[in-house]
Amino acid sequence: MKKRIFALVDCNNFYVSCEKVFKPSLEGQPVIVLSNNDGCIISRSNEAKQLGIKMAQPVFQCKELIAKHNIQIFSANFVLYGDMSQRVMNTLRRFTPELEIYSIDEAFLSFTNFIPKDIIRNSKKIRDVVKQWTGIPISIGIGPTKTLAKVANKIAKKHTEFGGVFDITNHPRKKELLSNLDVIDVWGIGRQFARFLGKHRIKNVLQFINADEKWVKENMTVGGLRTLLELKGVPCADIDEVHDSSKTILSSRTFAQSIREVSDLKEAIASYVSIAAEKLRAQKLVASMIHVFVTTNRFNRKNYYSNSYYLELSEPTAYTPILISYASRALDEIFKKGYEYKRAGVLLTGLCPTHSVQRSMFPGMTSELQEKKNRLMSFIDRLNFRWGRGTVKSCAAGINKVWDTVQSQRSPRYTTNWDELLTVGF
DNA sequence: TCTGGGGTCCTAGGACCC
DNA sequence: TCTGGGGTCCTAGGACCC
Repeated sequence: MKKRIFALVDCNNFYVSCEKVFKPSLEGQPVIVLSNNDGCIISRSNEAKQLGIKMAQPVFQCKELIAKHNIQIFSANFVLYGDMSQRVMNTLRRFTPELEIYSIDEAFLSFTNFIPKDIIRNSKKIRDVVKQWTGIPISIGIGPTKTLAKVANKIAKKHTEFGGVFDITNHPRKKELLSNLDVIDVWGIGRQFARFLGKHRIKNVLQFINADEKWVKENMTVGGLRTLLELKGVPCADIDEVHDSSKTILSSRTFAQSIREVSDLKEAIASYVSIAAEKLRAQKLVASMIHVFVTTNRFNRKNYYSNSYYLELSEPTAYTPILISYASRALDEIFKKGYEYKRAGVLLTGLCPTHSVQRSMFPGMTSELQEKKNRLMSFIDRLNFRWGRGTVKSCAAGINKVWDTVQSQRSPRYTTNWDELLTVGF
């Protein structure tokens, strides 16, 4: 692998920042964004963080704090965030073609063509342009490996004196900064490993870097070793420009209210199948297996039930009605009466490109009929894209939807829905 | 009362085969 | 009654990520 300089661009408090773009009066205020069903806090403004609100914390646990400090609340608006994300990524792409979109709010960039001393200057330029064009503030961490770029990004966020851009390569304060960073802040070290390391008196990143490689591999497998090597400056991963197509597609929800009836569960499952199948077709894939799972409230171990079942399709497909019928059969296998179901989902696996599908020995339909079904699906997908998900849907997905999620505080879809454009008064 | 959703990778262990 | 060993494939589950 040729020597590279990696940069990790991360949008600050991304979902909250998206809301702020369209409501500048939120600046300086504590703001939070909630997950589906307004259950957990999934994004916080700096002001909200300072009040002690934790990531993924259930909202009901901070009701008092919210009231006391008049914290502004938004239900998640993923259509808006997805669109804003694309704008940020498109802006970044203007600076380098070597870009890996890592998540909705993060991207790795490679700076092979930059002169080292210009890197900080150029990074600050990127930061300014993204802010100016999209309204989203970002931080940039730079290092000789992806893991170190991630670490540098943490430091850029933590130490405001660096102005949102930090290059850890040969930095005079490197050791000091690493010894002040907890191992849990390293990409690849989660709660379990951090606890394990803590038991062995390894608490900060510098201590981990000095750990024995063999011991790390034995106890944290190859992933842990890779993390260690990357922290030492040995690149183990390169920029992944072409995103592989999905290996699995999941659609699942927690219900606003628990449900008892198999008919309601079937509606919910049919609706999740529709969502998953749409994603499948968008990637020009077909699925060969469908998994269905149901569970009661996971926080209530009394009368708890959780189960899953999967079926192999007679022929890989992305055709919603067929997938719904399989899912319905799978549900029949695991549904038990007398439980309060709180969550269900559908997982599509064995994915392969549509064009590579081998026809089964006894094809259930002629290719002409197949073509008709394909056209129907792509027509429905276009309608739903244009007018919003659920405009056209299978009857099986239900009308009443007692199981539907709740989003009481969603902001308008400013950028993707004509009826919800931002209006400006003069 | 109230606790998200969508992914990937790795490993252990069972099934199966020769 | 005795009852191998090695390879591969698959799945479930646990770790991680955002």
